[in-house]
Amino acid sequence: MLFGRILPRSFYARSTVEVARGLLGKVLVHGPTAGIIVETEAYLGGEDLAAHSARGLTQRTRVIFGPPGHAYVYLIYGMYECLNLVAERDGRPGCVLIRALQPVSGVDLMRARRGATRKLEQLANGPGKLTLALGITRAHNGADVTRGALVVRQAPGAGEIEIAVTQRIGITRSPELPLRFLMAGNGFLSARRYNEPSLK
DNA sequence: GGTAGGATGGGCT
DNA sequence: GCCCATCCTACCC
Repeated sequence: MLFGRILPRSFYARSTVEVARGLLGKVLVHGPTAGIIVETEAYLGGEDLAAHSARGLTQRTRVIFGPPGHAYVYLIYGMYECLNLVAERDGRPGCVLIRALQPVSGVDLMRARRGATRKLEQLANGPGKLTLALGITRAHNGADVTRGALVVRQAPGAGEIEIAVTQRIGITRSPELPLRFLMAGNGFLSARRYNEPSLK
């Protein structure tokens, strides 16, 4: 399955919120595995204290300040890896955390990577789960997602999507910001408890 | 249905 | 030394 065209760099060279909303319904592809992006979170520059970039440019956050359309992958809690896609123009911080996927290709491989037998809904319904399922690691940090093995593609029959907005999950700083975006009613979301649409 | 606790290591004060 | 943008299991309704 090839899906649609690869999203060009101009897609990412916009405000982080625009990119976070725009990624919903697109297809994240890594080799033979792929899933529809159903949940994202925006991490901004400036007043967003939850963003890794809020502490400034360091070795770790270098990619977030770089050109758009690249992957920022980091280790969380010593065990899991999270995938972000860099937004904003070169020199400005901003990235989008991919939080959940609806598996559409390479499901058997995804199951094998995830270990125990699991329902399709639980294969990639969390930021640490989807990197495991798709085989994405810190080795992809800085990778260009407009070419190569890890890319985001347009979905073939993409129509209008109903987007719900909530607060972000698992953060302690700037928790009030409405920066989590999800496909309303989708069955592959993380943290089901928080999925009541509060805004749009 | 729900939640409490632990695993585990890198980044930054 | 403390803090995490998490996940799973065990255990309790």
